[in-house]
Amino acid sequence: MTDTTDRLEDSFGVVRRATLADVARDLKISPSTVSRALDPNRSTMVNKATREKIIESAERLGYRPDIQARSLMTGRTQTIVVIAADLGNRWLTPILHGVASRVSVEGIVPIIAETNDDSRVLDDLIDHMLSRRVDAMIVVGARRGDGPSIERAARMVPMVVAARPLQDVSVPVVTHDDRRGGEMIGQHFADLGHRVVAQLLGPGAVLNFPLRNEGFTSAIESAGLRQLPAIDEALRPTYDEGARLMHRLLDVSSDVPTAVFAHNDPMAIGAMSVIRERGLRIPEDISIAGYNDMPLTSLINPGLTTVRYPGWEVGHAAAEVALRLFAGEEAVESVSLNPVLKPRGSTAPLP
Amino acid sequence: MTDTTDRLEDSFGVVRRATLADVARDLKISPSTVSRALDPNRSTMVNKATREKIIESAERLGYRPDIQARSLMTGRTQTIVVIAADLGNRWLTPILHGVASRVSVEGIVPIIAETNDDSRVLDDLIDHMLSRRVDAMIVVGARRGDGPSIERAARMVPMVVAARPLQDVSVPVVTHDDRRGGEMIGQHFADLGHRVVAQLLGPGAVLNFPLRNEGFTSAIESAGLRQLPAIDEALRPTYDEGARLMHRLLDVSSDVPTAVFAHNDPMAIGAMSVIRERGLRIPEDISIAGYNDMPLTSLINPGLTTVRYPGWEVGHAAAEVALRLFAGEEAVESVSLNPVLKPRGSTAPLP
DNA sequence: CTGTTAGCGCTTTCAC
DNA sequence: GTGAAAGCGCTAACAG
Repeated sequence: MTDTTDRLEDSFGVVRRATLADVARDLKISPSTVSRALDPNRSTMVNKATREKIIESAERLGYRPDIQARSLMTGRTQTIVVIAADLGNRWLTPILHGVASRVSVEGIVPIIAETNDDSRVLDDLIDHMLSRRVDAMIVVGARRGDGPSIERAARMVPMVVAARPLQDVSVPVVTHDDRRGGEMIGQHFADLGHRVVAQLLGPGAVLNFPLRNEGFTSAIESAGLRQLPAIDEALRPTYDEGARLMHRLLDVSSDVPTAVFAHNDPMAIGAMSVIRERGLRIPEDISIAGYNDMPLTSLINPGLTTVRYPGWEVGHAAAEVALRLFAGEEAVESVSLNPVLKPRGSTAPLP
Repeated sequence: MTDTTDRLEDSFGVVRRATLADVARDLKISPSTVSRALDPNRSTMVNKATREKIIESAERLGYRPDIQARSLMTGRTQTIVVIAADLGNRWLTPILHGVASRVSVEGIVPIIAETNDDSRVLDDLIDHMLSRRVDAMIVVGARRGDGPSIERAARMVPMVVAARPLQDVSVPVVTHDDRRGGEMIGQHFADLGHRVVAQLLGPGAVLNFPLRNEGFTSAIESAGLRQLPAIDEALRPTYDEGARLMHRLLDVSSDVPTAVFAHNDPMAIGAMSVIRERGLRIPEDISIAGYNDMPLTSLINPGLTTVRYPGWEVGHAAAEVALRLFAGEEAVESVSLNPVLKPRGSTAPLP
């Protein structure tokens, strides 16, 4: 932004934005020519000399194209919306960055909205974004039961479900394989020689968690270990809820498990603090594993065994899928990325 | 969203969105009447019976107003952009929620953009948002030197600087009093009887940190304590940098301070881990204080003494200021909110 | 209370 | 190569 512009000021010093017509008038040529000269795709259609005059004039007047007006004509708004559940969740950041890195090269801006994990808010948001004529929507905060709303919207605008999976839905889903991740933790416990294990379940309405449960349980069963029944599930996948469930687990069971799988990292960290409070040691008395591989997990002591969640890649892939749909591709396929086990100090062999 | 709509499908089953004209044609009335009936502010101007017919038809056809087209006429886009430095910073979340809670009642959607703490990115972003004709911008990620860009943009659209202060700038600034917060920590150390103190400085280009430094230093001086000179400042206000500076402090100084003020909470937590690594105890050997009162700080052991940063309130107030400017109010004033000291276990009297 | 006309700022035929 | 005219979907001003 230079400041050597002839601004179109009104009597109050407030600036009226220069339009195409202003530039055209300045040069006594037609708006169409200005439009062509300033569009990278069509600028070759106009004489080099006039094009240069136009660029000079546009700069001098501080002309900025009006994206809104353009989109009225072209039908594209250069906007993609990402609908998340909770902006405070750090899990979201890499996903957002992945989306942004893919769409920004197309001159598209991701706009971010938040549902607070409320399906009605999701409905309202979808409605609103339909009104804004966004080019596509990526739902990273879907809950069980949100399928129909999303499918309905998909008839008007490209929709992608990402990060949190949804089953039996006709729109493309970009996730990672939570089932396989759960299996990996179960297998890891078995490899370490544990015999009695337990889970701290995340909320069932967020489908990642039931899948982790399934995978874990199947690995445990096929290895012949014993799993203590889950008493309750977390209301939200947070530190506090992890602590609450861990308390209950230690209160209720007559057996104490030697290895515990918490469905995500914050829950695991909450559980760790409870384990210590109760005078037990990690990993000597209880091994514990989380899920996601958040930045924190390598810093705490001992380091938390977890599964890396490829957030950036999920975001990037979801954006790619959204762009393909917008470009009119028909059968765009779902994507499932692979989990990677990150063994650290919080899990150890049974002595 | 109901699904009992007569959709306007083309031969491929793709849905064309219904427009005002479609509804008008359906009812054989004029588009203006439809427009009026559907606008809450003007719906009283139209006959109750026709209004009801219009609403019914609009619903049946699945009509959604086109916000873009409307804004071309009204000049307002119902959009406010929040420009942040780093979406991964949890400090941001309450600020964003504060903004959203204020603007959403006006039907305005906040768009969130990220600069990665790069002033050139800020420039580009401002430029782009000017093209989108957003109603106002709130810059929460400003760095020293960003003033001129922001002031230039302020001639075209309401601009507010929030959270991170900027000095000598002609746009309203909504912050909290970092100077006073620094003073509080200094005073707290003095009250506890410490004699030799030190700081871990945050990056100087983010003006909150120099202000915290000023406040702290002035309190230390007027209480007659000795402050060890700072060797270096953090490149970014993070855990890692806090750890690095703490290492250097313990390496370089022949004196060991008995109380350390880290310029934010992540830096303080990084420093704590280093202090322990070196075999020193908190708070018996070294007291430590942070800044911001992030969710984590009450969970670690011992709890971190810190200053509460009123993020939600700052966001809310910044949005209020932005809306006032947009409404045409002239001299909207800057706002400065008060810090609150949160003493916890990480600081203690000198034995 | 309702319809007609005009136009927001841009792109897109279609002539020349 | 360039210009004139039309129109995207909506609201605003003015008649009636």
